[in-house]
Amino acid sequence: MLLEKTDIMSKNTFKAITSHAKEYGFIFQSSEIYDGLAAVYDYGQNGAELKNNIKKFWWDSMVKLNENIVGIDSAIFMSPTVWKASGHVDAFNDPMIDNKDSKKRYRADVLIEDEMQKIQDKIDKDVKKAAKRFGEKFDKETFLSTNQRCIRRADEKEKLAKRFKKAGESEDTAELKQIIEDYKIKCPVSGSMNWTDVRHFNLMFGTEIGSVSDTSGKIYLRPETAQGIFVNYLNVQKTGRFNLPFGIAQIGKAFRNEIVARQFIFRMREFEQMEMQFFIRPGDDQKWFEHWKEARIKWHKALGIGEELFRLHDHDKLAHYANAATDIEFKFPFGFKELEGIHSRTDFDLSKHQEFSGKKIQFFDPELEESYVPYVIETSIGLDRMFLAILSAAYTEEKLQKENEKTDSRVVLKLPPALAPVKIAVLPLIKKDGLPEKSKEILNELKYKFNCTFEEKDSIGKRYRRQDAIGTPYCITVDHQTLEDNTVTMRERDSMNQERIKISELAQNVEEKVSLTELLKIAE
RNA sequence: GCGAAAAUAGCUCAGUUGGUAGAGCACGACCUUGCCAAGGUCGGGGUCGCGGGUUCGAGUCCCGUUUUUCGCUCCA
Repeated sequence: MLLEKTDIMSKNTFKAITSHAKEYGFIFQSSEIYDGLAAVYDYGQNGAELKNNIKKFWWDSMVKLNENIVGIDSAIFMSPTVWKASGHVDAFNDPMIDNKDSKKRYRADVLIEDEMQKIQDKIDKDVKKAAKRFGEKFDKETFLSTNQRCIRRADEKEKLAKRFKKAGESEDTAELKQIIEDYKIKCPVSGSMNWTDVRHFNLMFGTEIGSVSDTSGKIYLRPETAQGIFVNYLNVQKTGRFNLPFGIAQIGKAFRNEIVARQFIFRMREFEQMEMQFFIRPGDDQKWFEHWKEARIKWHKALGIGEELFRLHDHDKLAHYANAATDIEFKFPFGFKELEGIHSRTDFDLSKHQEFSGKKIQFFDPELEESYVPYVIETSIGLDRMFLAILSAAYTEEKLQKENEKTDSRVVLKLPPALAPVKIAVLPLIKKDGLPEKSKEILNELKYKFNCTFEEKDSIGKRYRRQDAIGTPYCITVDHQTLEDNTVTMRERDSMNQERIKISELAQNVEEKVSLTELLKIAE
């Protein structure tokens, strides 16, 4: 019997969570028997269930509850031009260089740009000095075209800019390195010129489609799912006959060749996103940005895993496509980190696709009686991160005190019941006297409505603990009394309380507590 | 990618100056018990991450490599 319950969340270490995830069939490392593949993970029997439940919760709250949001499922392979239009080919392909002494890594192009700025600063300094000296008689243009030192410097800068531009266009990494050496660019930290070679880190995975020998067949695995939505904007809007505002939702895999991918499933090379792009009238962006910010926070809080675990982080530095951006951050065991991003993307994406494809991507607004490229508010959540967030919040080590004064402990996943991989465990109290048979009978009724499990091995207490470890909200125990009056005991995971109820009332009783419907109502 | 540390059974770990691979838990069978884990008997499971080298002999020493963790770095 439980007399005392001590929550020891402080022991909630990352390590304990990751090993628990493996031990109980939630997450396995990819290709583990072959030494694994870095930063790639598989979802196990319980992980797949939990992940599917999270997806359903998200999908239903987007697509099912909003008349003007529909879901699609676009391909991972897309035309290579998509990534030129979106800016990924440029932005995802940085030339990097390391200083061997300070161990710092820099973008080679940034170092060179800084050097050009330094030269400009020197010129500006001379101009300022001269202006002070000559007073009102000073003419900047004349000074720049006559002062020998300034002419030399301007010349040098121009030469550097030309070389840099050429090297950048041809992606000539050797030339970039040569520029850094020629201009004696030093590491700002170590002050040394002990540089590695310049290397490109393309964050997009490439592969070939069609004939391998044909170089034009080079394509990329999508680095985000959003573009699949943008390129289908016209298709969906026209076939669905949507008026603005309306949204398109999608759940799918994306791939990024991260240089450093770590922290378990937080940053993976292959990951899954749940994105919704909401198309709106230009000028309404602030209003809808606020709307989705609030809606998304409400969704997270509906899970009841602790409001203090979430916080907002507004971006100061905006990505190339956005005019406003907020992260919903979650307090992971390793600190507050981004879980979901809400971005006001303006008409950047659709305009770019209009430009690159040559197809008119516009909406005729019957109210305004004019055509325009819609603005977009994006909500983008990392499914794997959401999974990790829920797992981290649920993982609890409890210290219990038994009647005989002995202390005891249990590990319990306090998952939101609607998301739990298994809803009901049906357990015969003992493995004889027809109790297993009776249990199977009950199981065969319940299995059409709930994901159930059956266990007859080991003592009943041990089986309860095993179910706690995977977060099963209810354990149904069949005992001798069941055979007489068709009642069972129903044990609740968190409180460990038991009550006796009729088998006939079982389904309805559990349904209320584990159904997604209730969660959706809170989130709406 | 750089630096540091680690890798031995499903899990947690022990393994002496280099000398025949161990424990607890878990797992399987049987017996026993029966509402909050760890009763008894028997049993299965490891080329000590992988590849080289030194040695008569390597889990142990050396080199390389893979994976993980931490720090840096990067991050739409």
